[in-house]
Amino acid sequence: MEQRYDPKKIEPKWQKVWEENEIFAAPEDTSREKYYLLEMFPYPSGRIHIGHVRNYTIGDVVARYKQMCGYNVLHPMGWDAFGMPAENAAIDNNTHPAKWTYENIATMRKQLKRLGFSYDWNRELATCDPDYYRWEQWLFLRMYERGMLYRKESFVNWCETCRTVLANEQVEAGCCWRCGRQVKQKKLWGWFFRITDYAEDLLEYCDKLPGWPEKVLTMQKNWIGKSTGAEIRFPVNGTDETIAVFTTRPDTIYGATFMVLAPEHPLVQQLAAGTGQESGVTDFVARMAAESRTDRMLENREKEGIFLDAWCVNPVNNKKIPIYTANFALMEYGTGAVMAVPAHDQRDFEFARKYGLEIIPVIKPSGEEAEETAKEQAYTGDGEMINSGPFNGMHNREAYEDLIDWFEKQGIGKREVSYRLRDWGISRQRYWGAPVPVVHCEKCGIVPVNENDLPVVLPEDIDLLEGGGSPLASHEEFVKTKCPKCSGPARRETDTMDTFVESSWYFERYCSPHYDKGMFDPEAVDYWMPVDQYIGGVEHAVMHLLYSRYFTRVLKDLGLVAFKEPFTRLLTQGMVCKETQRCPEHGYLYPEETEYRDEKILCKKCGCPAELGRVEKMSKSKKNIIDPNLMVEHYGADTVRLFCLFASPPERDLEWSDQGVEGGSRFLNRIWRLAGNWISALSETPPYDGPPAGLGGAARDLYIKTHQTIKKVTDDIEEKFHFNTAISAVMELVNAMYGLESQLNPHEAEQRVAGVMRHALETAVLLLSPMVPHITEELWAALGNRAGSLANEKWPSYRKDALSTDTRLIVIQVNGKLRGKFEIEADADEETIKERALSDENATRFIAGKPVKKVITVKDKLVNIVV
RNA sequence: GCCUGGGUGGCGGAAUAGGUAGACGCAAGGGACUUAAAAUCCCUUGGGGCAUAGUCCCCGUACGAGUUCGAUUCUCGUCCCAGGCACCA
Repeated sequence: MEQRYDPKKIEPKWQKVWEENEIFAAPEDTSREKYYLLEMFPYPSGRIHIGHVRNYTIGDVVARYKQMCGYNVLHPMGWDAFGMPAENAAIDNNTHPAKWTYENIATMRKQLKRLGFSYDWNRELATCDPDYYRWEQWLFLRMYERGMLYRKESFVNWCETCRTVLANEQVEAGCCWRCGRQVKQKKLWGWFFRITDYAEDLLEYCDKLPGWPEKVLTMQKNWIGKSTGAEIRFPVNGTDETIAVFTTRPDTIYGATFMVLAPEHPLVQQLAAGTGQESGVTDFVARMAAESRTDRMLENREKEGIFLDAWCVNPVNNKKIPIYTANFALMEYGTGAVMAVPAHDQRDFEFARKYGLEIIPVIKPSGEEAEETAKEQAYTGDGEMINSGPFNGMHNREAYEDLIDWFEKQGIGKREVSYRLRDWGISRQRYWGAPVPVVHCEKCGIVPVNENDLPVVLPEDIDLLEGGGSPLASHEEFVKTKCPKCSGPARRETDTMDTFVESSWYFERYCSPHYDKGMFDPEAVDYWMPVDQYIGGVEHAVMHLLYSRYFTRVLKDLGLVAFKEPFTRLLTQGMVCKETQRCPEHGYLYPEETEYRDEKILCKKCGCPAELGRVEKMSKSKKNIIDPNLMVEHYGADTVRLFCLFASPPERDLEWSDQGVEGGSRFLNRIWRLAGNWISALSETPPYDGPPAGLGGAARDLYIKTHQTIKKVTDDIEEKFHFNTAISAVMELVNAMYGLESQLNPHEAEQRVAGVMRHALETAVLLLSPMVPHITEELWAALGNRAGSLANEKWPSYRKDALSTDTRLIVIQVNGKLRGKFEIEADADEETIKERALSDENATRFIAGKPVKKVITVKDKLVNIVV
């Protein structure tokens, strides 16, 4: 064994051993229990960043741990390889998206290997590979046949920078999730997946995923946004038309004093036609259409509308009420029409005030006069029904049910549920994505491509357009085709699919990545799926995770898989953060742009003292990034991994600290030296693993500490993935070994003691091996253990009889305050312990002759004397 | 505004079926080794108090109440921070 710990030497060595011996290959061995561990695959942006390192280190520890526990572990890695950055980079650097992507993949693969992750590289996949996306196109065709998707023209979210459409989930606070540009509304034809058909099921199962963080489930529930209520039809005066509204408050219907239609509602123009309001309405609608959706949804947006010069009838009291169109009604939600009850809805209230419309309270809070209700603002609470004909005097909750029953009997309405979730628009007007496999025929219309003609391959000989936009439309060879139905001339669809489509089923593809008869081998999927543990960033809480749950349901309904939920357990890891440095003149500074002098951090450019900013998520714009590759270069992969695990528990944010990394490195060196001191003395010694009864003194203490550590580390990993406390425990064990060493020279240790030491050392190595796999392999081998890999060793187990010492530390309290402590034999009876506590010198001072009211004893822990 | 988390030393973080608050690490200080430095090893380290310097006392887990023999942990109220949603009828 080398004197010095040199990760540069040992890390590549063991990486080679793992690769050559296929230590992490995952065969479909159905006789063994499987464990599918998955981390969210990366977009091949060019370099691995620290967030990846953290994510994949957490996953790697679990994968290696489960493998040591005897599971057949599937731990794959691949590339979410379609997407716009490739196109933009290709334009900037005058290269091809494919070339750029594959080069990035090569770089990043190398970086991942350098970190020693336990992937089964035979299963690597890239979603831009035609062998991958052909099955996505195949699925598209199956969904098309079943009516699970459709094409429509609608207002869609458009990002001018990316020059493409975005799904609702991809709009964050009115801006593009990728580039941050404000999203506009644009009328466009596009393809949609009917995810709303699954809204109820997706929602229901949120309560059946105990392995998911509550936070993520809540976000999904909110996103789906279920509301229950009623749909009610209002006849329009003087026509045969009716206006259907959705309301969550049918109990307030007697207070409906006007009707509001969304500007895009088909009846708006129709009803205003030929009235004095026609031109005003047309102008209003045009103005609303020109406004972006985000402008329209701005906070506290002034409510605005216009009367259509048309009336409808409130079916409960036959009252004539005016019809308006207004900016706060949304065509996409419910029916696009609102029955306005200004007394009990704040928006309606504001609108009514502005336009001088009638406000009739129909629910009165108890203890308030009817005249007082809804005077200053809408009253949205419960109470007694008033002004509501036969329902007067009832509680509104009761009337709610009775009213809907009455609507149903009269045939004017029914119970109805509405969701916030919209269908998933998957059309993208970009090049670097999977082509939608249909053609447009002049005679036959939309015709799906024949299954045998798949894949519809993305042509590589294209000229990318400056500023984006799809070059496919002008690629004659691609576009010009024959109709699969009539063989007449036809044009290919040039939309490509949202890249979230690829990531909605890649975990199933991993089960049989080279299968060429379908999306996946049913047997392989049957064995491996669902994913037992999924790990990734919380930023995908609604997008990727919701789409994947939806896709799995589609696959199930097509008879391709037998389960609904793809991920049994989910861990969302926190962000990696670092403090920022800022110069008043030069803005944010990289660490290398500052120098440390006279206990101050100074800007190198101007010499001004830099302000230490707050700790924020690492990003280029804040200049608080660190490059994991430089860190690995300097300290080795094991140190970087150790720090990522030790600095905080996985679900919390991690604050990067250069000194903390240094500390990690110091700990690894400490073990290395300890092993070095003992290795020759232990060469002939087998580890002691008998009962603790045969041991005494320091050896006995160390032996018990060892078993306690095994239990602690196992529980920490098993229950919560709290690697930080697991590492702490091993550090304590290492400190204990140093403690023993300070008492005796390794070469003079008697056989029994040396055996205990060997056991402790080997245990520390085994327990750390999933976290820092290289140094532990090297130490394991140096200790003379059999060849192979630690990954195939058994995870250590603890002896119950070696978990506790023979004495207990008992705490003495008087009136709940700590007044003393003493050690006593573990088998001492309660009376003895009580007596000992009551006679304690310090405790007696506080009892001070007062009568003892009560003595509470907690076994093995404390005695509390109440006076 | 609504919904989730979360507020513990100089710092990252431990400890909650209620039972010694501050494990482990970082930083800081002291000592050993060295001609010297680095590295290493050992010790101290929440704040305050003391004519008894201790197995001592008081205070302390955002703030204020409450339950309890005993609360960082449970209940109620308040403040602050982070994330998500937000004219969804």
